[in-house]
Amino acid sequence: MTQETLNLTQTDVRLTGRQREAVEHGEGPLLIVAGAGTGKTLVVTQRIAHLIRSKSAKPEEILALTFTEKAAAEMSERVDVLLPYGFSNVQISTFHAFGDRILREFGLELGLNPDSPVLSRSEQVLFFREHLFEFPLRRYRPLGDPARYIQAILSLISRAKDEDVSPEEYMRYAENLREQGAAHPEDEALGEDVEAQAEIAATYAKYQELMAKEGRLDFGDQVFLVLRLLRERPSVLSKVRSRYRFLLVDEFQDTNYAQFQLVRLLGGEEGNITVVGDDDQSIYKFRGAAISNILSFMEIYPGARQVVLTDNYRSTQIILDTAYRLISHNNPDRLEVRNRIDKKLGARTEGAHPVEHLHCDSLTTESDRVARIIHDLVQSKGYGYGDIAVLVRANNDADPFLRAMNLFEIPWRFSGNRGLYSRPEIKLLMAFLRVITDPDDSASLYALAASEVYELKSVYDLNRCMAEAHRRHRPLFSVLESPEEAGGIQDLDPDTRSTIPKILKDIRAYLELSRDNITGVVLYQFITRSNYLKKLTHHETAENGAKIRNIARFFDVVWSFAQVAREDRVVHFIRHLDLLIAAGDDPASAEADPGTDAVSVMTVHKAKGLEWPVVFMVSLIAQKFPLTRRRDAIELPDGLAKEIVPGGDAHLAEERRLFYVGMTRAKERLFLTSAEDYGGVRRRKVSPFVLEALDRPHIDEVTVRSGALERIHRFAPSPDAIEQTMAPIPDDAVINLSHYQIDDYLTCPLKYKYVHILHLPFFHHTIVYGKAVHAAVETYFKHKMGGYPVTSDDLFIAYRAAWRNIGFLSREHEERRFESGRSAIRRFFEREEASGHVPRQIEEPFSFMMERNRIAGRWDRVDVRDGSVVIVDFKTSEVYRQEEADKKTRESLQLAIYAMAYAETHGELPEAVELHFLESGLVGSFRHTEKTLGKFREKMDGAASGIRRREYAATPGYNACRFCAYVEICPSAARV
DNA sequence: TTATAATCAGTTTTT
DNA sequence: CTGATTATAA
Repeated sequence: MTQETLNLTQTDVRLTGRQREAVEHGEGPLLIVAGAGTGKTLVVTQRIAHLIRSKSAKPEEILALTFTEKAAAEMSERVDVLLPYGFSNVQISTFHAFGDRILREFGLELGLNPDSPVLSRSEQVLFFREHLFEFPLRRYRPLGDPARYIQAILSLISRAKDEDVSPEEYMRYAENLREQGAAHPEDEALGEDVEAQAEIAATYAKYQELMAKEGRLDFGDQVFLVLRLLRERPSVLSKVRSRYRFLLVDEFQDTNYAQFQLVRLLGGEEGNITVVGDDDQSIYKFRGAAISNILSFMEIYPGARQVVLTDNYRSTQIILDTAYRLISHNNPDRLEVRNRIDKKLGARTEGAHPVEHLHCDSLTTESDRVARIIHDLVQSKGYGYGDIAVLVRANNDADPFLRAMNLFEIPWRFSGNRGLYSRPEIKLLMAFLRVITDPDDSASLYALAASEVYELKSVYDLNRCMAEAHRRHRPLFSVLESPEEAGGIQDLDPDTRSTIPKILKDIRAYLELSRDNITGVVLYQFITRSNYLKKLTHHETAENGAKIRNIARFFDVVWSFAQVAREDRVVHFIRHLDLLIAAGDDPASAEADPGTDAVSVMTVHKAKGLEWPVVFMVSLIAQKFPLTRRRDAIELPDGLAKEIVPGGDAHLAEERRLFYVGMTRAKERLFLTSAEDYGGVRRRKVSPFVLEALDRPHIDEVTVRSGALERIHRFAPSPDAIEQTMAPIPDDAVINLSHYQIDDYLTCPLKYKYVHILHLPFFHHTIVYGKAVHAAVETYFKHKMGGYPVTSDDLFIAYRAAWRNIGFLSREHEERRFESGRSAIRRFFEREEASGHVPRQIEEPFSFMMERNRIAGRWDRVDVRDGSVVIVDFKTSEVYRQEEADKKTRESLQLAIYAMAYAETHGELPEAVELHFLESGLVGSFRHTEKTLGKFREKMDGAASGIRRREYAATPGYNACRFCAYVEICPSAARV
């Protein structure tokens, strides 16, 4: 190296020997193992600057790849500071942005449209849903819920692309499997798998075909298709390769298999590839991160130089030692063991606060104590709120801590990952767009008129108009047009009298505008002409800042619709938005201004790369951290995954790394907290990671208890639970109950109210289908019982007559469902004809008393077989396994009631109860005894007394809400 | 010691 | 509803 270049490499920061070695490394592959807090970003940016200053490379010959936009922007900024003006054309981008650029430049070589929009996950779901019946699907498209596996299939396709598995490769795998299956016909599980994999493989191929045909890309394509392009077009490869002399990859432990393949392809055999990472911080397995990339880098590039950074500039030695003790439990699948290096971090900062563990009696105590400590740290230890973070494992765990901080008036900032659509400013924009779509949508018009845009001084008159509209069954719009004459509303407030015409005038103007303007334009005109945007920008509060950023995010949604829409008009957008929301779309809402002094609350994943003087890791109990593993609904077969997963419990090891990431965020003080009681019946155990970190064999003594008063307050009833609108039904009054009522009440009392008290109409395709098939079955038995001849055509006629075109996903869905019903009926007919059984009773009504409850219903069919009574009910739900059929029969409240009714009216229990599943022909059977019925009686008693007390408090739950027809209107619906 | 019932929680995130 | 874990009855 000449004197001149040496001068050029001088930097204004002091680098350690190892850091300098990494920065000044010349040509050839380089692995920088950079532990937490060792100045990883510093080294990467200095290295880029060095390469340019030493004239090893021109700026445009350097390509630096990161995983996130945020990381790319940060790196870019820091490089800019190091280099003089005019040197900032270093390419620093995310893998996806880089891939996107290559595809737009050379995509035509693969027949890709360079303008292809990239679909978000929810847009993918919509795309798939639109083409649902074009895919060669069977088991993964059950007609009772055809959209059920869409998410799972898309996840699988995304995983396949991460692993660089093409549709062709998947097809070959499925064919091989089929041959194996043919060789072992006795292996039933294999046989199942053969069918499933063939279906998936063909669907993957079809998906790629349809996406290409319609000119759509997904995120996986931005790497996967680039790989294909570079492999199939050597001319493109050499062109792209010659552009970049030096490649740098940040957070290398989080790259997936395909991304590493891309880097290898670009870098060539002994390329100038610098990768920076820390195997102990690999926490993104679920999105394809292949820890084997970093673990085997030295094997792939045997000549590579390895630099290990262990000087830690962040944390105290106590914190580092505690974290090291934890992560050592991941041996031997760590670089430290594999590459025989020393990764033990050494602190460069002073400090002696021990790592504290607080084990509380309950979650309330835990969150309360955390808030109390934060309060003290700020009041008397000189910390600011912004110096403190509370880290959780899952977003849901944050809630109690936010509440506790509210009680102590501690400002906080929660970085969740959803919630945009429930923000008031976004609801307002949606209400506006809905009014444009349908001016008679009174609820939306009300929301718009009452919103902060129109600044109505009082909603008194507006509410009167709304009530009037309700009374007369007229839309609010028409009442507002002439409230005094037609509406009969007197004494309007002058303010209202002048504002309402303005609102209506605006709506008419925007309606006109929406005729030939795209959604974005209409929406933009609304927020500017109404001065809403100006109002938000003029009062510079943190809240208004967040609102503006949220509105900007909503415009992103509008914009991506413009990309994919055949015609972008407000009416179409609203429909699209509704479908997106139904597909689970809900982008993150903007965080409060990062500059404000507030405690940061976020998941450990989000905290990666950040640091605070004080860190709390909370709710550290077994089953929460480590979280129990949940498998993908459809997994990529091991035979196709290319990542070599290290032995041992890979899931546990990843959770341990996550815990390690959390601990190493702390600079001065680290608190680990847990509790025994999280609301369930069981006592919870302290997370094994806490024991590993603190090197304790067990922790069972609770160190923090709450005061008596707090414990009492915990049992205060929630305001919802005690709200009652009507007097309870007296105990001695008789009420009628059907099994539907009891079932619905047990599912959710509010659902019961909607169905049986308010009689809200409800349509679902499974109901249509069930009723139509039942009609056919009934026709058959009526004929048989009456001794009349009956043909399958008679059944079809009854079936068709009972069919309604309601609630199907598409015309195709309806047609297929109709056909599947016909064949189920045909099979039913053949089975029954062959059996020769004639039932003793059909549709026989019954009733009996349980206390003062009259339970009534009718038996579908009662058989007498060899002198024994069997009660039968027919089901159209899709059940294909005998054990499942038996389980459903055993657990059916309906059949339990039938058995009780039989015992009450005939003095003895039936020999058996049966469920006949018409789709598969399976029959589930169960014999009830007094004991088995006892449990059902308890449940029925509970439901009956709730119904008597008129308690309709909702019991939202994962499944109760998922299959409830009223989720849209239900105020208590759980997020699904 | 092993089968069955009861209980609980339903991710994590980016492109 | 489902899968996993833990408590219990046999």
